[in-house]
Amino acid sequence: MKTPTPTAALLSWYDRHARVLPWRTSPEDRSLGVLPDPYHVWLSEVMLQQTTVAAVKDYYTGFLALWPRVEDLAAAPEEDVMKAWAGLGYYSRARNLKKCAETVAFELEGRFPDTEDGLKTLPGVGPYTAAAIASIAFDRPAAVVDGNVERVLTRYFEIMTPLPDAKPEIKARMAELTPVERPGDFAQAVMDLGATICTPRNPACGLCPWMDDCAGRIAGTAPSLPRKAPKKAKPNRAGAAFVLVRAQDGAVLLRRRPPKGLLGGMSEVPGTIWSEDFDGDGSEALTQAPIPAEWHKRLAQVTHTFTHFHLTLTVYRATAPADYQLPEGHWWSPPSELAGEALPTVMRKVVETGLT
DNA sequence: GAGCCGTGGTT
DNA sequence: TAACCAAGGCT
Repeated sequence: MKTPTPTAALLSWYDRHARVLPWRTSPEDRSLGVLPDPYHVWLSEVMLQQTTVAAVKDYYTGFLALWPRVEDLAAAPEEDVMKAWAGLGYYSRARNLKKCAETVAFELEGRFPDTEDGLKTLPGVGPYTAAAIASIAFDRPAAVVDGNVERVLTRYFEIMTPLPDAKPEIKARMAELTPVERPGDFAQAVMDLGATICTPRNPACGLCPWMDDCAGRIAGTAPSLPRKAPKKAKPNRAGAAFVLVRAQDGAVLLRRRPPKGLLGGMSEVPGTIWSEDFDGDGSEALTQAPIPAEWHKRLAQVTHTFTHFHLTLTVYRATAPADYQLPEGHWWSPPSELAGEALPTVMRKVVETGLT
């Protein structure tokens, strides 16, 4: 019996071990010619950018329940999209998701481009996502390279060049391995292998369909790959947040953040700047409160870590005076609506602390 | 090219 | 517990 190619061996493994995921068409169904809806593939791939499968699942089903077709998403108010995305992080993805849906629905007659180049022109669709959609939704032999593929291939070929310099070589290797038949299954197979066997630490090499030929396993370097440039330390920033409560119904004062940048377009309670040299716990913070009132400092501070800094917020609470004038761009969110607001996680912590 | 951009789970 | 990490894209 002839030794199967690495590609064939992995596809055979995938036929037996493919993960069952809400947005995935099983290898059995794909073998019968059933391809997934490009809208579903696109939605899942955008949500999965730098985000775990476990975190994505409920958001994915929730979005499809709210907006079953790309035309529905295109017609939705952006505010509703931000509310539905709240908690998932990287909020520019949600803004680009809406833009992309509009492009597809209003300029492309509801059909996603079926080539990498065409897909890459869409907002929020970069090299990875374009290749993933082309491969998974249209079975085009695109070289799909994500973090899993980088890890699996640097180990299999023992690529010692650190990332991101190794990316061109990884892309070339993936292109060589990707078959004309079943390219979508192959891309998902490498990613499943990386997620379940060839994990960052303690890879289960004994269970790997590529163990016989893996240069990293043979050399013993696999667990240390891929090599990466060291990351910079995160600085600490501090600030204060003000939870203003309306007496009659316990509603909380909210406002919208600027449309771009950190937490762009999301909602928040009023607060100070977040800075490395700011004492959110000191009396200076109160000078930036939305109104001069009897602000009560909460004992527990809120800590939160963003991509590039640690944040510590001191939370103050006050009851709004009866004649309080609602500032421009602010609104009252009663308890029944608070859960549905476009509040990022850090702000949910703040509100929780403020109301406790 | 390198910095910006969230969150939650794992080690 | 602090660090690391996840189906990256944009500027």
